[in-house]
Amino acid sequence: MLKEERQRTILNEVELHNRVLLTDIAEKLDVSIDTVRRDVKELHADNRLRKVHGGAVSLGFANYSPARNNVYALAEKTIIAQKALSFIKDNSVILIDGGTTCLELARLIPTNQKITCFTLSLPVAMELLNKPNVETIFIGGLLSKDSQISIGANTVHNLSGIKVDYAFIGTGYVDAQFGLTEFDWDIVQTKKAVIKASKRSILLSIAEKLHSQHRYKTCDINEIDTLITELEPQHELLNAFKNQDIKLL
Amino acid sequence: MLKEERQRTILNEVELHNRVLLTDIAEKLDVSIDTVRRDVKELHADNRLRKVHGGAVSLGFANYSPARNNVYALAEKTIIAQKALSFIKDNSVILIDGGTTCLELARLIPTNQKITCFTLSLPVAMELLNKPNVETIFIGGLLSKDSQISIGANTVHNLSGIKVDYAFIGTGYVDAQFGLTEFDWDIVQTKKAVIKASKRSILLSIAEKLHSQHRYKTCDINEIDTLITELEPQHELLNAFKNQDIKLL
DNA sequence: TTTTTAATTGCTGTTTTATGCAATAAATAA
DNA sequence: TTATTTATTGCATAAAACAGCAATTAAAAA
Repeated sequence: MLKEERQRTILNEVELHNRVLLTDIAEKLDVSIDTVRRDVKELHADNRLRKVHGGAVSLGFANYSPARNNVYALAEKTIIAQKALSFIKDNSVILIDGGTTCLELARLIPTNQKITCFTLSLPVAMELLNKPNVETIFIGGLLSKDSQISIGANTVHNLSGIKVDYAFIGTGYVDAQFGLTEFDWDIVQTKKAVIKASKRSILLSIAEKLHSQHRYKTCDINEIDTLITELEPQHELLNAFKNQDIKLL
Repeated sequence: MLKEERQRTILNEVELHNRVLLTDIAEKLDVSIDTVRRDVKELHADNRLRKVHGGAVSLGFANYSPARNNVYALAEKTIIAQKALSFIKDNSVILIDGGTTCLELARLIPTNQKITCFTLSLPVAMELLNKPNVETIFIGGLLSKDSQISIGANTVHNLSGIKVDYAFIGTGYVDAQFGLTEFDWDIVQTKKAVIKASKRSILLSIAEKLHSQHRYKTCDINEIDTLITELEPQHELLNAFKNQDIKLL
């Protein structure tokens, strides 16, 4: 049997069942496990499948990594996400909210970082699946088409049984006096539950959003532990927050 | 024997069987292995076949384009998904499982279809967000990196409170006698819960998967209401299922 | 036609590749 | 933790590829 035939068979099995055991293949093709291992290694190198401990899995579905070429103020958001990373230690349990800034944070989590991460954002969850050492738990519920996060009573209920070390959240609007506000009632309910489900909440927000407000209130500023913007903490745009009970980073 | 003739024979063999061994050809044509090797080398240079260690394969054999939509057997899966659509009526409540076939079903749901759809698959959920008239509820839980679906105790628990009209499910392996089986224990637990959470379960599976089995059992064939493959229901490959308590489509 | 030239083929020895085996290391499960 | 799988590494063997050489055959020229 030619190597090509063997590899074709392996690929076929992988495509068909999404996952195969090296031992199964070896038996089926009647070759040594070493040979199968070497074949799988090659196919992996050629990006035709993904090698995992004990077997191989298909590359799977369209790599759903959301396109970020049209993210508004991406540079600022990357700075923010970078700062936020300093809070994340191995073995910590965190929650990541939806929104492009939070998505950027998820993207920047190092591949060797070993954490447990809750999220209610579909794009964030997709991103986290690429991190081999992140255990991801999705908070289910009704999905909002606009924001691509779980909302509604069920989501709130699911959050009620959780207490994470840090919740990294975004907000539609933030103001030193009026606190965090949103356009959408359902979103507010969800964010309230997120804040309640965490020991400390870290707010990620670009400076442009400071001093803005909307109709429904999520919480007061002092319920947030740390505010991270792309600015230096002593920047004058942050003056209104300096005499508040909130850390700046 | 002329060189021309010999090379024509080699090409014929390759076209016919997709592959040849140099030794076989040498014996068949009664020439030395070196001659065959040189012939194959030429044909390879002329792009008439692909030379590999020990033989040659047809150009179509190993031909894969990385740009190609890399869903295996997409055509078959589309046929299946199309058939499955006939079960979906306005105002019905359904559940869509993970896997590429189910993802295809989600993709094909008409934009004007008004339904409530549960899912535990991240890609399916992403797809459903594009459907303006589909209310999507994600069943949360620990996310499996391989299969991109929720698994684990929490998922099973979340499913326990649901009873949908139809669950469209996939499976790793299916056999008329052994029923639905999987490679992965966690997946089995989840699928069991899915089946229990539905009045009727519709199994979507390409014919290639029929008559295959693996280590952990999800359920017997008769627990499935309808089996949809890309084949006509009376196709002989489905014979083993015809005297079972299951509908074919 | 014969002679010359070029191409083809098979053979030899050498190098490379493929495969399996065994010992050790790493990862996972109990 | 310990026990069990799975990976990795180095090595041995066999098969295959390659290069050069010589014999043969086909083609071209005289």
